[in-house]
Amino acid sequence: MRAHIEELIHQALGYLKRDGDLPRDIEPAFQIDRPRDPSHGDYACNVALVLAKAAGRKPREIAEAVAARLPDSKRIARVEIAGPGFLNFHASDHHLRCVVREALADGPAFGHQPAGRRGDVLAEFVSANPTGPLHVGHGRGAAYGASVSAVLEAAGHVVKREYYVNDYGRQMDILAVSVWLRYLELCGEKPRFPDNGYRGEYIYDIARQVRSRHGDDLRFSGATVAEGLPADESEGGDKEKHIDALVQRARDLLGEDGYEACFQTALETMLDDIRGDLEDFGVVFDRWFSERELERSGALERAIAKLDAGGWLYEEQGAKWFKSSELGDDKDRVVVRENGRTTYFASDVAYMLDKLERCSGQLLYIFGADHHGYVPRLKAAARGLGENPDRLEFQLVQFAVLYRGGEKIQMSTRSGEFTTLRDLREEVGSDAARYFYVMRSHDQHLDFDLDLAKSRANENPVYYIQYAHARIHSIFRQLEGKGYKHNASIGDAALKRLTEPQERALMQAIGRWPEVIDSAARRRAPHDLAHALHELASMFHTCYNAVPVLVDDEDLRNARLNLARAVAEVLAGGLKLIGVSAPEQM
RNA sequence: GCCCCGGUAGCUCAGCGGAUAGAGCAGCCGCCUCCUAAGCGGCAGGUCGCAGGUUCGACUCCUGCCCGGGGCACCA
Repeated sequence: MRAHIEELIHQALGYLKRDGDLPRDIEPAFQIDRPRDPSHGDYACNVALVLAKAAGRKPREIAEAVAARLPDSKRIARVEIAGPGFLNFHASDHHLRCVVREALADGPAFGHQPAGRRGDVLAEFVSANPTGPLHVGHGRGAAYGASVSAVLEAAGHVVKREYYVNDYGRQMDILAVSVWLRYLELCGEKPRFPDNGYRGEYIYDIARQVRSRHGDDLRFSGATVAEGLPADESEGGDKEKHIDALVQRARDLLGEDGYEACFQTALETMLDDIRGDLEDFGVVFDRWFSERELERSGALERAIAKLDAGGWLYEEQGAKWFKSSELGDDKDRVVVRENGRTTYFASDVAYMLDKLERCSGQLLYIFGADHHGYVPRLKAAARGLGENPDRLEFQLVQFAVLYRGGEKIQMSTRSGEFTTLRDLREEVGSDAARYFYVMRSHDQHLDFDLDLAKSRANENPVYYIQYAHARIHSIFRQLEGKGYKHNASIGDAALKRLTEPQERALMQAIGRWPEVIDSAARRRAPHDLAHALHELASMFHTCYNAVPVLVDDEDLRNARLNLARAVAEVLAGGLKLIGVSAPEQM
């Protein structure tokens, strides 16, 4: 509809230019808005206001000239000039009926664009280190990433979703050692646990697995493990030096196979846990991309070589540095450390190169807000690889803070006292969690009210929307009980009978839906969907209370059933995009 | 100090440069012999942090300041 109006205006402008009523060389960047006030029509255009200066005429005068030359359209009932010179378009009843027909015909795909109409997008999100279960912060990234991917797809993009698995770095070694030490405890040893180790209860679970597979084969005395290690932080030393030495000690004592046993068990257990957790959350990936694989496949080396070939690397103090400061970053970054190991940043560059080669369109990075410092260095890396940095897009997801009983729930990863995503899902349910995570703009801090999310009352927006959907299905169940059958063609022929203001409001809201999807995709803003769905649900509840559907008049009844069905399609389709179920009964 | 996000109703937040700034919750008043009251209707509630600037027009864009949250590493 919006495109249709745009076309009408362009035609009118063409006539005016041809007749010399407007300068020929102007191409006004006008907008077509949805006015808030219904008396301002369904669409409003500011073309006259934009044109006023260039044309040297009053806005209202131009508005009248444009209005006079607008071609007739079956979808437009009338055009008015209002305020300082807005053109207000009122959609015709014919248009409203078309909208209902389209929603019924397209079902859950109503408002979607054909796949491939817009460019490819490779979205990377969550990508949490597999060193522990996902916590509620990851949950927001997961919910946002999944929802924004779905809405991009609906808007015609071809989207690939990836999870980057950091299975190569130092943190994984620390995890492996933490598991080993807990394993030793299970064997009856009393090794000292490092300040920097992972302390969560889940480490014992993994250690038990190691023990059941390997018995006492990996057992060493606590004294042997600790012998000659540099002091830990709480002993007055450096926790980093301590843990690195401890990792080395583990490798020496266990040998490659023994160490791998701890490492692999930890990695696989954590990945299975994360994968299952996300699946239960309705978040699925096309690919789990392993950092280790970058090393094995030579991609890491190739990326470094490419930066080098571009003249962007230099050596200093035994390390290889990337001249990112010359490419927009605050400072240079190390890619190969003095000890010969590559940095995480090097892996990031290699992964980026791989993605750029696999995807012709945008690379969408969805990061936690704490990673905002990555943006300039990754853009610098893209430049260093000879790629256009505009192909990288970053969306930063701000933190979520949980509240229970009005109290903030404190979290600390180190101590292992954090709320996991799984805990959250079990407490409030996946639907509420998905909805609450995306109901606010992702670049806003989120206060997540657990009590509200759990509430099964009208104050909970999730249930409010789901209830609207369930109510519609309830009507159809009642229909049969009354001995009626829904006849969609009778309803279609009788759509003219839908004249109640609440019915018209519903039709208008359905008509807006394709624009909501389009705008939400452009703005990377799935919260727009949450708002639009809430609004549609509200309109339905209003209509439901004011206008009975199951009336004796067959034409009217079927027309109302068609409308109700159309509303249900939009609700179900929209909820699906944000990963919330649309129950038929509650 | 530098960087990121924010400051809109009592609370949590919408608001793509446009018309009289919206919603939910909380508060108050009403509505179930009627398709689910997990609902609906109504009332009340605002110096859009402050000061400049750009614009025909600023909650929206720019600058400065104030206040809150977060981030700074040869950690990940």
